[in-house]
Amino acid sequence: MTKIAGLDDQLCFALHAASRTMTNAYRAGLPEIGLTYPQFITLVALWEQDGTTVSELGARLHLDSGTLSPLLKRLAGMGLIERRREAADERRVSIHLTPEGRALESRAAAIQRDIFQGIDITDSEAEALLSLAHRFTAAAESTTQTSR
Amino acid sequence: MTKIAGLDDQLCFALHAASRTMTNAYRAGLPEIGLTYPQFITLVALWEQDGTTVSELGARLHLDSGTLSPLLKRLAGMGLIERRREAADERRVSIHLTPEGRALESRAAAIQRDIFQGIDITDSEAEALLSLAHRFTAAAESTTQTSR
DNA sequence: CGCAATTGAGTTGTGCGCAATGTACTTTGG
DNA sequence: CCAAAGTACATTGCGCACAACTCAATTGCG
Repeated sequence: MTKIAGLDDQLCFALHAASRTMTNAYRAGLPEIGLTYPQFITLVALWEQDGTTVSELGARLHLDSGTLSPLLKRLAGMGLIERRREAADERRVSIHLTPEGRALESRAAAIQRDIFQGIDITDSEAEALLSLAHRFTAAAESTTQTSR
Repeated sequence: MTKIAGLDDQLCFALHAASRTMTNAYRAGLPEIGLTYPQFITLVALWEQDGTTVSELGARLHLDSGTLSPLLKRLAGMGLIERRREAADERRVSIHLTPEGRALESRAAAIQRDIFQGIDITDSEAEALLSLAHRFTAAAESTTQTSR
């Protein structure tokens, strides 16, 4: 057989579509606080752990400097974070939340709650999806001989 | 509570990461046939049903003309598809596979098989993930009052 | 010590994704 | 029959994602 399965049977397509639909759902609330989805998720990482370097942040978000540098520049421009060149190793830049950036967490949490309340999915379904998505990511990443 | 859950607990982040990791996995094989992942998935839709209009294709892929127009232009430039202005309604453009585009299906199928063989995930896990991803997409889409 | 290799961040170029807008064509209502 | 409304596609602008590259700082090895 040399045929390819139809669109709906493609796992890759389903993941792609789910991800974009989700980004779309966030687009309903995040603009209120002036954020895009990737900016939001970057702040989530910082709310969890502040003061990390760009590359450390990139490792957690699975993003490289080519994506993060301009994104962080925009967040700094909004006054939500600060970029500090480190004294010990001047190649490194550490990222620090400003008071404004820290203050955004509660508003973002409220927006996120609203978004998920609107989605008709059970807790157990969400949990299963979360753990399977992690499984898939881990499995797919281990095959790709990541060079970074 | 005004805090936001950690990165690993974010369903949204897990979906985002899974989708990008998967795109990355395809990046290992698709360049052989000169395609990006969205171009590949567009061809999958055409292999499934040829001769549709741009908007019909967009509905199936959940993409709008702003994304599809340049993408289709690139595919046409590679000689894989043809764009025909319809006689009956000249606003419409129908998309048709060329023999070269049709011939690509078997090669693409082989590449896809290789990619999935490298991913250590069971059939039942893949099926569960597929169906949950569909569930999520449907649930999240129904809340967003989509105007298109 | 001195210089080559490595590392951390940034820049550039290409393509995707989407909102907003533009343009040509078709349908509808008077 | 013609003007207004609606439709199908294209274009523009912005941000994300990633590869490839540059540059400066640091590390390591002779």
